[in-house]
Amino acid sequence: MAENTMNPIKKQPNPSSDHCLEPSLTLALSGDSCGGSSFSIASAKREREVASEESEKGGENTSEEDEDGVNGKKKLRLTKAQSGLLEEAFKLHTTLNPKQKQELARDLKLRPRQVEVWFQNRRARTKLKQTEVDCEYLKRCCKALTEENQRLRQEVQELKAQKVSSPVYMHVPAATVAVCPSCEQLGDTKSTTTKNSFTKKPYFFNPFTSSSAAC
DNA sequence: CAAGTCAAAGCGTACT
DNA sequence: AGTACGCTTTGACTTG
Repeated sequence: MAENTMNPIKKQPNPSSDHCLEPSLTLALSGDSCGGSSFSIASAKREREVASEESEKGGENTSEEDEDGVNGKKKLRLTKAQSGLLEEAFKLHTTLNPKQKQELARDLKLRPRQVEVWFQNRRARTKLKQTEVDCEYLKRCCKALTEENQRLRQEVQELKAQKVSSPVYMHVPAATVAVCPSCEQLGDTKSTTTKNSFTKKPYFFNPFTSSSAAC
């Protein structure tokens, strides 16, 4: 019963395969801090169970007064209940005033400092996750814009080719006529009377709605 | 307080 | 089944 004390999110077993789809919080270490754990799984599990039993019973997770006497160097995991309550509190407000901190700490049987640190970490990791999401979005934007750029260049090439082969005015569908962004008009420079018929609205390209929606 | 970092804890998997 | 290992999560600390 003590196994899932910490994971609200199901982890991906094979992180290498799905990097682009789901932004994950990867705070991997530089060194090999824990790699070849020298402790056996059995003892690790025992520790885990003891720890969670203690805290379920209401034993504090005050890291300093660890019963192992390891001077608080042993890391304590919060119980499901504690994390749940912290999450609830975080949903209500992502920062705490001193009074709220005290109350939460009391309710959770933690030290105020632990609550404070938990909120700091939670804010940081929420932000990191959001950054990853934004990054993915921008990547998709960039890709779509690159494709659109490519397409438009191709179109320009084709129009140029057409102009060379038949330099007379062509009857090109209006939607595909490229309007010069600087002068905002088409070819007919002699005509002064029809100039206003080409007044152009600003061109905005949204890669996720449709392609070129000019005018 | 945010950002960066460390390191313990936990999980999945390949290997014996 | 037991173990080693790689990787992620997360509590705690340091720095600016």
